[in-house]
Amino acid sequence: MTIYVGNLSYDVTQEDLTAVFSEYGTVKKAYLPTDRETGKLRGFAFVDLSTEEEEQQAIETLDGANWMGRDMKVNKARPRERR
DNA sequence: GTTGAGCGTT
Repeated sequence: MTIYVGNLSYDVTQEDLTAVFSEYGTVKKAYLPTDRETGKLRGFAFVDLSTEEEEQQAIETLDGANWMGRDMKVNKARPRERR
């Protein structure tokens, strides 16, 4: 399972994500997509923890939490199919 | 500032 993190500050880095989610489990992957044309961050991210329990815990705890000045959205990610 | 890519037409 992958976690979707939306409404992020554009100052957030992969290191920041990893640091925060590491409090709830082992971060296997932290990905910050950038706009394909402008190269700028898109304001959301994807994080993979090692177990679903950890991810569920991270979602429950971090969803709606104020981080870097923004109330981030955290929930289970959708498959990467849309465009 | 809200769901990742690139290739290239299921």
